[in-house]
Amino acid sequence: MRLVIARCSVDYTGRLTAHLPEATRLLIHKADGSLLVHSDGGSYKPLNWMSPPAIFDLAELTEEQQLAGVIECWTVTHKKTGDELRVNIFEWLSDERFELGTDPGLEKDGVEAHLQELLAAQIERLGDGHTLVRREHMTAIGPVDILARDAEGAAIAVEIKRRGEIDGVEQLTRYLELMNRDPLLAPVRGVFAAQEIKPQARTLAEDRGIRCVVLDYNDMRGAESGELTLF
Amino acid sequence: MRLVIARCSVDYTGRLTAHLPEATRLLIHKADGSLLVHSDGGSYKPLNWMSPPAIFDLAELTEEQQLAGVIECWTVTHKKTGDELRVNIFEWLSDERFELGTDPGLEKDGVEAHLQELLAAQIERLGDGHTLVRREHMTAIGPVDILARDAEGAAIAVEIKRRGEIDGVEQLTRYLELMNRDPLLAPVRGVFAAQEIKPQARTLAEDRGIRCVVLDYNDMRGAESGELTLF
DNA sequence: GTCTCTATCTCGGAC
DNA sequence: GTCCGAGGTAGAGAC
Repeated sequence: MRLVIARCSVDYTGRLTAHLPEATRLLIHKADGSLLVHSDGGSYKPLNWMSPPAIFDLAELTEEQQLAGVIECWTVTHKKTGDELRVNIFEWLSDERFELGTDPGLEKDGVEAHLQELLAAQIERLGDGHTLVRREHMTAIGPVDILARDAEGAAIAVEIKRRGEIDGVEQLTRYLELMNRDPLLAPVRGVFAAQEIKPQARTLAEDRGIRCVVLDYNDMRGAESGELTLF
Repeated sequence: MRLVIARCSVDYTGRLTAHLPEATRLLIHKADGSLLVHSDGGSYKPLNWMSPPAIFDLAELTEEQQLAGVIECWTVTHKKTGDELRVNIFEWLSDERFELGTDPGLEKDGVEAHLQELLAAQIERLGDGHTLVRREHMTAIGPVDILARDAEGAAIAVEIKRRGEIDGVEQLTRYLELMNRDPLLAPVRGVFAAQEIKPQARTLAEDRGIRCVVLDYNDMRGAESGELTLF
């Protein structure tokens, strides 16, 4: 990894064209050829960048560049798409290299998958007498998060989200449409379950006869550990 | 901006919990309090991070941490959500500070807006005799990209995307449903226009009687400059 | 402020 | 490989 602090301007041509005027920035050149251009603010997204795999090269300086005060010009080209990042360096403030080695990577824990797991184990949260048929029930257009049956044995398709928005209702609607064509399954009712359901999503869901269930993640986790201590 | 290269482990607790085992990494601490943890690979997304506004603090080392070899412990806490990033430092390799100043920011050019502009100017690409009514035609649930009329004067609602996926078809479907309730406009037909249309999106669109049109961006730009040189 | 949609999205998983 | 869905999405624009 090479870390450079320099006064520079940057131009990107690829899916779009973009330009960064001359200013002092951090340039991170990674081992895989990628380049990040960061300012001292904003969030984790760089001002501009080139994704790997990319090739780094020094360009010949044109007379025009030299007159403008450019002392070095980098081109970073994406190996597949040909997208190009061009960095004009006007002044060096720092230039260092470090060997970092490969990273063991991030270990994540608990998101939508965990909600699905918890709800499958506590399916009665959908209503008394409900039973789990299976998680990830496969249909022609993809897996339904949970297939269950109510106290009367009628099929229930459950779509689980962390945040319930319109997209999720549309997704469940497509599943329901398909599943209701299956005579072995029909009639299938829909349940939209999420930690939080946006009003617009709730309106759309209820308009389509889909029941909305708000899941309390902490409560469900508590119930889980409670179950564990009971047995 | 403070740049640190250090052997460290990182823990995040917030919307999810995540852990980075001990390894050598780049830590970027920005002026707004945000922190980025980068490895020497991957794309622009850090392994882990804290968004601004955040507060940086040094934590007291527990006996356990000291025994494990931790020589410094950072806590970076989000001011609003309370999300926390905790960095355990095991070894310093570099630690430097730089003054970068504020950045003039990125100037972008040409994406979906440009496609819309071009199609509005070349509306006959939808078919002979087509005429533009207006761009960004307002409906109760949002603006339709383009409203046009065909050779017979029937209304056409156009949804434009760079990449046509299922979401876009759903969006257009909602607009069509609404517009077709307007007796002054109905019947309204839909056109889904994109530089590239995914097979699943095409299938869904055609199933709903929505016509798909693939736009050739370069060709349209060429036509535009051609028009400019003609007059 | 809220909501909505885009993104040079990135990332992971399934097929 | 391609396609699809999730994201601590972030960021911009409209209302």
